[in-house]
Amino acid sequence: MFHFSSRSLYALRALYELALCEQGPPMKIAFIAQRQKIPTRFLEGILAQLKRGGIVESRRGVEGGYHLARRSQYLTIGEVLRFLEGPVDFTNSQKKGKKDSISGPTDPFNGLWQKLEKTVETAIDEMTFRDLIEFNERTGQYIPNYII
Amino acid sequence: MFHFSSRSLYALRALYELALCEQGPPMKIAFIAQRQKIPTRFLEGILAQLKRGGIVESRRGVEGGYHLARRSQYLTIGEVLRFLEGPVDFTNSQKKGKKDSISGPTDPFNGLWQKLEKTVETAIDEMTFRDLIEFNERTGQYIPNYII
DNA sequence: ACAATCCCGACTGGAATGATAGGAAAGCAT
DNA sequence: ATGCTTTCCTATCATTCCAGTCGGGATTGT
Repeated sequence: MFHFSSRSLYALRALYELALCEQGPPMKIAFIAQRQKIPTRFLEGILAQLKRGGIVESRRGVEGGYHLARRSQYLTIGEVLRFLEGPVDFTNSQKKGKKDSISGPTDPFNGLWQKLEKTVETAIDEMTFRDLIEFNERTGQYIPNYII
Repeated sequence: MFHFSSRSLYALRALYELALCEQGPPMKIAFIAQRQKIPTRFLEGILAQLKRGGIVESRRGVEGGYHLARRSQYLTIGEVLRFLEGPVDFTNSQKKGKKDSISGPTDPFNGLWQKLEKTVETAIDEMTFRDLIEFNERTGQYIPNYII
């Protein structure tokens, strides 16, 4: 229940990688893909999408690559997830057709869904990539191991 | 993001309907389907599944129908959702193949996922169908309109 | 010119989803 | 027993989504 798509999970990890080296030169797709074990061509498409969403920027050519469009303390997990997966919504409203969803205003579960939505949104919106890096540095759960 | 399947939403609403009349005679599929605007044959399958999960019981024949297997104050939303949609899990572990999921123990997002999982689980596990009925009676958001 | 790198759109195989259909089995009345 | 009602089981189907691949085009620095 509640699974994210691989696409979103890959995107978050790629952005984390970019955040780790945000003051360095642009980072190449192939490099990110190798470090995070993401299929290269798949990651290409994901990063292109993130670029269209204004989350990353890129340069082409021999010294090209990707970098964050903003600094990591201003980029939240929630913003990325919302961009990739649409708004938080536990009911079944379809993405395209704005027709009536299964649950309407008289749905007895509306209160519960709204409470859940708010809880989750708060959690993912107050967590920035910088927070994540700091947290993992402190707990040592994730070792960057960068030799540059 | 986080949509439930129609199946689960239908199931919850059907159970809500059963809970509203839990002291009455068994309720027929066709009746529930009509009240909650659920395709009848689809609801058949859903209720059969809920029966196999020990959530409802049934009787066949002319006075047959469904009723809750337990009283509504002992049936939580969480139990139903977990039965239909599997355990709460924000990472991408596949249901069948227990192979390695995309995120491992060194995933920098593990802490966030675990926090979210716990929050959501708590919310859906402490809400029973009786709670729902009482809440909706108080706020008047949902009018049963039963004429029996 | 050339090589590195990002960029774009099409495509595919598999799985999940949202149903629908035929008929079997069970319960009850007569 | 017969027949009616209702649940129960299995199969099928169309559509959509998902993960991943592919070929080739556009940019950039040297």
